[in-house]
Amino acid sequence: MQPSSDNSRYQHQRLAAIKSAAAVFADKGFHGASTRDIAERMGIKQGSLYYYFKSKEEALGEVCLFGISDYVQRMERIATSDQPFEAKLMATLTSHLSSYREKNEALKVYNDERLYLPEEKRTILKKMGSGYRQLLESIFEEGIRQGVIRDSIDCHFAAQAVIGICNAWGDVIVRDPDLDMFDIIQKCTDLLLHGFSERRKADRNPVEAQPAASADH
Amino acid sequence: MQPSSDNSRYQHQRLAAIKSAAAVFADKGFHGASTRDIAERMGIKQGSLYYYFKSKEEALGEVCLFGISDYVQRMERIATSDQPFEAKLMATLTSHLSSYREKNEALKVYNDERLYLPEEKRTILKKMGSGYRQLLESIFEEGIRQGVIRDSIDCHFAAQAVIGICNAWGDVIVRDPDLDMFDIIQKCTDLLLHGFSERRKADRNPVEAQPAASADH
DNA sequence: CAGATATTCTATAGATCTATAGAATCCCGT
DNA sequence: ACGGGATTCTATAGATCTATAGAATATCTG
Repeated sequence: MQPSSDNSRYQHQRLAAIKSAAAVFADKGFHGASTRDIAERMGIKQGSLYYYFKSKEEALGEVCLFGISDYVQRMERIATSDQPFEAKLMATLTSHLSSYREKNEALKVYNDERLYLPEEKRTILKKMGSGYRQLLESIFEEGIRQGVIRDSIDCHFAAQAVIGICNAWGDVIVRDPDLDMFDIIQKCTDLLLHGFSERRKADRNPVEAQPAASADH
Repeated sequence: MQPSSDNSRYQHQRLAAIKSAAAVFADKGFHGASTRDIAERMGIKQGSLYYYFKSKEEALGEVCLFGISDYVQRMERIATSDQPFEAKLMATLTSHLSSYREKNEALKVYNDERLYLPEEKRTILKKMGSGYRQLLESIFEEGIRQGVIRDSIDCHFAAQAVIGICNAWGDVIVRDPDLDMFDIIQKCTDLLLHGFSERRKADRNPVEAQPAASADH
């Protein structure tokens, strides 16, 4: 029988089960992972897992929820803070990527495996995910109002692009734990703000103010 | 018995099998898809599939190869062409995203499922993938030499970022076929070149050639 | 059309894997 | 130390799924 909901042992073990599931799903994918894999990773037998989950699918749902929840909360804090735009953008990247690095498995699972959940649960997660995107959009809208961001920017596109870049680098970071996350964050911020292109010659090399023979094209 | 290698019927059906496998793997993932699913989609029975593939895994290998091969070839043509940098960048985005849109399944499978292949095959695909990245890097290096790209840009980072953005938008495009691909390509190009931030007042409105008070720091 | 070869089908062995039932063990308060 | 609930274990039913063997059919060649 299941214990009263605040029973600490049960909660503790259930969390361990979620984390084990996250690691195994991240490694082998939902369908490629077996309940035996998950159980073994947390040091119990396959059948015992069903003391904590009604089904393998429920485990996936919990992992996805675990993967995205506090990550959305952090975004709320960033969006409602009163930092300037650039700081918010950088904080977003930092939050997203460090979330990947710390408990990368669950976030990866949310990104890659959530579509195997039944409609109902997927809808809930989708809401959380698009809540995240909207917060990011609002940051960009604010940036436009402040004149920091070009007003020609499509905020929906911008938010989606930021999320895409974070997830892409998240995958890279997960595969290569030696990468310097902060270096990547800085380069991403620079890319998102200024792009790759050289500024006009007049602007170039700010220190030694080149005379500039100008006009190529 | 298998026919002589240029037998057109066999080749034709094998290609159909690869495409069916691509579609099914893209939809359900490698482990979530069954050989019965693949066979049914191409209108044959489960067992008959093994006339074309030694194993389900071989099918995955062929799909991944199919997904990335011509896409690398196209990149070679872009990189060795003599277009200016910006055109090459845009051509890269176009190639990548239209590849996603046209035969999106195989490319998606390459991206998401290739890690389930055995070491050996994965190595071959990895070589093709990093060949692609290196070509992209060389485009950026050339851009720096031409002064179009800031020389502070890390070309490895830049290439990885472009690939990441393309894959992220590729996923979005696949899920929503109504999206205007060309619009996305333009916005991505703009982002990659100029970023989101407002240019300084002096530089703004490029048409009416402002006198330019220059020298920020 | 006949024979040969290519393609597909049916049937199934053998290896999973999920989920459940009931027994065994652990752990806590008294 | 004991009783009872909480946790884990063993064993297994039932439902897959992959890959193979051999029969059946289609297609081509002369």
